[in-house]
Amino acid sequence: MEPARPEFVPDPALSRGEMESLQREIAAEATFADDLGFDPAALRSDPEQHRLGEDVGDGSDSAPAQPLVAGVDQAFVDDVAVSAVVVSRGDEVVERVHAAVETEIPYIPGLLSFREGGAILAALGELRRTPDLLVVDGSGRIHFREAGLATHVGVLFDVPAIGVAKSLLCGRPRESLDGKLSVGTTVGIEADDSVETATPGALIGHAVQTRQYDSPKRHVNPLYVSPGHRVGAETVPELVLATTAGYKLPEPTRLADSDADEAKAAVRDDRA
DNA sequence: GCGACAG
DNA sequence: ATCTTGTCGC
Repeated sequence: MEPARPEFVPDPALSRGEMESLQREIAAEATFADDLGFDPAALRSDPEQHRLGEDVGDGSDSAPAQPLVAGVDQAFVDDVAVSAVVVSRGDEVVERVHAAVETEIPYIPGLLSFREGGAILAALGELRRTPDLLVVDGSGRIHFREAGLATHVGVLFDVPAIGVAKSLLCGRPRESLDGKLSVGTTVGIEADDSVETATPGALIGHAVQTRQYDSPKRHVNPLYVSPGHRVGAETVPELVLATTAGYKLPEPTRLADSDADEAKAAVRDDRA
């Protein structure tokens, strides 16, 4: 897979101000509305769900083809970033690639793309199939300039993408997230003053409870999900819940996470 | 000046 | 993200 918009390749040599203006351009090119090439319901791996769906219209009773979903995640060994991408169709993994690239800049909140982008670009460049959806670790529209990692990667390759983060970068929950939320609960995240490119109050993402404990003592924190590209904020929660299978993180992310860890160990050995 | 801040 | 043993709870 090659970038559809080479001009948006994240260059870590840019000045901070140049990185920020590139992000504003990317946000302006991003589509924060549904333009997926598939029906979100087709993500459900359970075949029962398909038969309950509406008629495909071709006279057959077959389920719609399941979309190719790619999980993208990174691991680090000193200043080397290892990016892993795992592509699946339903429960079947159809392709896995990874790449290790030296990082050029430190972690700076809001500029993650410029630190991890090189490795991600290298890994996606090895992919021979084009995913229908990219599940990226980190934020998308929930970002100071609405151009988080998921947005940057999605627009760069012009592929639908969503961002899945374990903590909130910016924005404000519309309802309290304190206490114990049950699985399936979603709470809107709206833009606050820190989101400089959005109208305050605009919906930029959601907190989604993908897992919870039964006991009243301990509780699991929600995930913070947002549109990357070609997906509306209202649709992201169902995409995340549909790809989650009993764990807090979506399955695509868990697969990529585990591959990144393996590749990291190999990189560590090569350097030792 | 102070606080907040994905991975 | 990463460094890490034990430990609490299902």
